[in-house]
Amino acid sequence: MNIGEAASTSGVSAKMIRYYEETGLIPPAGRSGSGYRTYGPREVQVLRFVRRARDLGFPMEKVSDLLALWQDRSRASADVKRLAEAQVAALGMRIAEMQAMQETLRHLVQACAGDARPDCPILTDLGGRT
Amino acid sequence: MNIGEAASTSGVSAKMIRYYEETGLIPPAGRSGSGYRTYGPREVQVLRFVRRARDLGFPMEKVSDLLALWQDRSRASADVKRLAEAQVAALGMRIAEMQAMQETLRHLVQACAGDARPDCPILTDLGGRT
DNA sequence: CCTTGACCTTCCCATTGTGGGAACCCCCAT
DNA sequence: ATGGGGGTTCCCACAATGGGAAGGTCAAGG
Repeated sequence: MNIGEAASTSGVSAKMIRYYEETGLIPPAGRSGSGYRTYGPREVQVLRFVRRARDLGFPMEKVSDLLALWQDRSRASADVKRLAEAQVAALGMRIAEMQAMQETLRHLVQACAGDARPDCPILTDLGGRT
Repeated sequence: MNIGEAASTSGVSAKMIRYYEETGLIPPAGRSGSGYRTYGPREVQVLRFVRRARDLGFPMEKVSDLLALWQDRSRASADVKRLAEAQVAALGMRIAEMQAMQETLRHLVQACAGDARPDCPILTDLGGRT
């Protein structure tokens, strides 16, 4: 199949497929006589794998590691688990950062009258009398 | 003062100050005879404002809006509050997305033995038996 | 007076992934 | 043969930030 079909059945855009190939995340696809990239079920499955890993927030570099493990029949599940745990932790840190921002903002919002008057603790705080 | 001092007292890097100026977030700084950007306490305060808004996760475009409101003595606090609430909501959405990823990953991690054997539900799931 | 080192200037490049679009080629059905 | 819907490459853009090169400037000390 051509790239369009591979894209729609894998959920990865044609643009991204080419990019993944270019950056070496996936191996170069085969080419038809006229230069079209060709894909089989195997390649589509790889694309789907990448898609899901990305959906779980893994950065491309880690996706690459996961992909290598996936294709290594003699891998140790411990290695996979370690990557996944690291990602859980990475997400946790980002979540915590954003929650801290949100908390701060919530306090400020709560302190703001939100009426037609100009007085606003939010701006006062941002203005910083520090 | 020059840009270096403005940077260190505001917490915004010199690089970013120039960038903010270039993109119009802040007005062009004055220049000394030899072309150096010059800053006063007023400008530093603006930079600090930007810094804090960014620290709360506001994208530059919203920072620009906040900055305009900050400098508008006749603003309504309701407008500021609305921006802040939108940011709380935006953060909430991103947090929720990441929590969903984290939750999924946690389940997978839990199901993975993490030993020397190759069997791993994490990879099986990513591989997609869909 | 001149050198040295710290500072400033602009300009370009890279990042992380993703999308948009131009210019051009190809294949199939009508 | 022609038209439309593929495909190909290449360049541009985003949000924000950092790195670094090549060159101008300023102040201090010899």
